[in-house]
Amino acid sequence: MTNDRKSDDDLNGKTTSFHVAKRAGVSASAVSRVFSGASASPAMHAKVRRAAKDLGYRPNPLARAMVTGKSRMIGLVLAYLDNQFYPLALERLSAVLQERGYHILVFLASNTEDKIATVVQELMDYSVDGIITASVAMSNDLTARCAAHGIPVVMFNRGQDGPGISSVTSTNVSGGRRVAEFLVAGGHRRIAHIAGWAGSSTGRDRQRGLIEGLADAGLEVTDIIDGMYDREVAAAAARTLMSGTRPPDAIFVGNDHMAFAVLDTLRGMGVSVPGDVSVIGYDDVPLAAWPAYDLTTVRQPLNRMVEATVETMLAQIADPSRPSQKIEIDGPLILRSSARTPPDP
Amino acid sequence: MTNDRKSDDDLNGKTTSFHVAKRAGVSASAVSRVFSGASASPAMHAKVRRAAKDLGYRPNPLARAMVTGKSRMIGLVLAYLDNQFYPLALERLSAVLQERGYHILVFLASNTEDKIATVVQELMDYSVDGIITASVAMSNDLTARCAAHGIPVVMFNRGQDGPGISSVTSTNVSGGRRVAEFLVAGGHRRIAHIAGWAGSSTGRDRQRGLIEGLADAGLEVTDIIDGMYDREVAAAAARTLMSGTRPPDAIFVGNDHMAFAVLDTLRGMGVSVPGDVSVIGYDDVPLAAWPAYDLTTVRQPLNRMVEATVETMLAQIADPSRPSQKIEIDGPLILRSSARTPPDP
DNA sequence: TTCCTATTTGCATACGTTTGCGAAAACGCT
DNA sequence: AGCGTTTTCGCAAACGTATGCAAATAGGAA
Repeated sequence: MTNDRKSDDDLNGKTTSFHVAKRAGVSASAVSRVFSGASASPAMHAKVRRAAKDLGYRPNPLARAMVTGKSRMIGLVLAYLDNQFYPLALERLSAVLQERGYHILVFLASNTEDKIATVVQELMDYSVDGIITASVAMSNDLTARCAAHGIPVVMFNRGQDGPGISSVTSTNVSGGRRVAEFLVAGGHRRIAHIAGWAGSSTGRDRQRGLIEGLADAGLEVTDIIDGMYDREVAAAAARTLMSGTRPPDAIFVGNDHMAFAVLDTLRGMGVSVPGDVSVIGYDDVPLAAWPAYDLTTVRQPLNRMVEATVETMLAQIADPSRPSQKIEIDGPLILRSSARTPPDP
Repeated sequence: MTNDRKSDDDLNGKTTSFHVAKRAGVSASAVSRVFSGASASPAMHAKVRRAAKDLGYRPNPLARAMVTGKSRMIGLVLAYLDNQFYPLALERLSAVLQERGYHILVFLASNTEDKIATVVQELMDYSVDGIITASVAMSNDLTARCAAHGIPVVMFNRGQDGPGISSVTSTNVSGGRRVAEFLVAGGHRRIAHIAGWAGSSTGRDRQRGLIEGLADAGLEVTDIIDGMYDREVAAAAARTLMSGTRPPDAIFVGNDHMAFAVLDTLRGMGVSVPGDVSVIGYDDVPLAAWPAYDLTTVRQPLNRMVEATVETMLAQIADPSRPSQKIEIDGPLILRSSARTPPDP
């Protein structure tokens, strides 16, 4: 046995397929074939794997990417991470992609058109096999460019009107409806909305659902303020709402992250929740379940959303001619103590 | 002008240096030199840049990496993201590295030795230029392997005893001391500690600082329980502490993430904070400043830590012979309402 | 002008794989 | 044993860039 010695000639740690080829007494193509899963005789397999193990050989993914055009990297672009929902999404995405043999090239980009364009361009430079965007909008020009390069894009937690781009969201409009019905059933009559950013499909859909749901009950939203998915903006909105002449008896907030700010603000003003006003959020991030907030909220089924995202991504990579699809996943309303509950029927 | 037409011959979007070379009437080496910053005449620069712009050419980083050995990618391995500190760190790291022209390949890996080894190996396969680990420990064998491949490693928010590996942390032991002094000055006498995971240098250092600081005042920690950086474990620890025969009048918690759980638990038990017991955390994540918690805590200066991390990383990439360094950055104690404040002198 | 030096540029090769093609070998069948 | 068919495997050419080397050109001093 000589394989306890580090190797015969591995200067500076780089072992190529040629080294293992020479050692196994075969050609470099042979070792390529056994490592890329192409056909090779059992004997060949044995020889090559043996030599490779002895030398500590691992194929170079970059070189592989050069010739195959597939890098096994997925570009992930995120707008922000202060909303707990996104770190968790990243965590899940990473886990799922990793077990499928993909790696993540991550970019944070503020949600402006040119920033996004720059970032996407850089991702294409690295010839990623696909791009997942979380909560960022893409211009049609940009999606077209990706399509031209044959790079599939799927948007996570954001929809897009144009065709040719896949998206995975929760059922935001029916979620909004559900909130409306729940609040109405709870006896609320003056229902206000601190909306998610109007530039986001998610925000618009939730708002639409709320409006439609209230309309079905013959009600109208008393106030709508765009909270921009921002803590400070949402807090200011809450103050504005509560200092009006006829404050609301319920506030539906566009996501949990803003809802926490609203709760903090209301408590600071001495208004009782849910005594004076009920508060409902959207997402059901872990923080919503912590006793300090105990927020009633619509759950976005993160795991299933992530799995759907990865599934469509990989399907589209495998078959580029596959049409894009918009997937919506349903999530329940989670009852906690921040909103008055309807009496049992 | 013909450059409004997409190009003469760019089938499927891939434009190589040959294409722009041909159009500019020069050699491919020339366009390489222009784009890699090597010397070239002004005339050459003009011709090449013009042709490149017309064709929408961008150099292929993977091909470039193949020959130069530098991929301009940094591997980032994280243990978890539920502690708000790490998403923020990721956000800053991404921003700083991006503006230096680096891209990050991110891995989430539970903090077990073999997981980490796998992940690091995969990073080396992609020939990243360096690896940043946040809150994960690396075996000496592993760091040795990185060194053998000439890949610098810097640990973020975690130290390592062995030589040859850089780390950036805050001044954890003096942070622990500061907490001790503050609590003692505030008249606390029975001080307990829910420690960070004993397997982490950060946790051990903070604990040591606390113990030393109390010793200087002639006191001893009444209880030490390892909170494992976990919410549930910390909550259980808090319950245990408070249901003893002589409960503490102050608890120093190993990080904010656990401190929130402790606060939730104490409130649930009806104990008054800071009336009955003071609580102090570590990190000063944004959540600590939210009214729902308003936690007194030691700030870890995230921005400066990130900058130091990137600085050492890039320095080590530029000069591989550079010795590793352990950097500690000081952070203040942030006074809020979760701990009794000493009377003004 | 002439000679020497400094700069510019093209040619060829290298980086570590994959893959089409053809030769050789193995196999199945009569 | 002989023939046709399949499988195995090596050779060589890609993939898109960087770079040492040599040829060509430009620039300067006498």
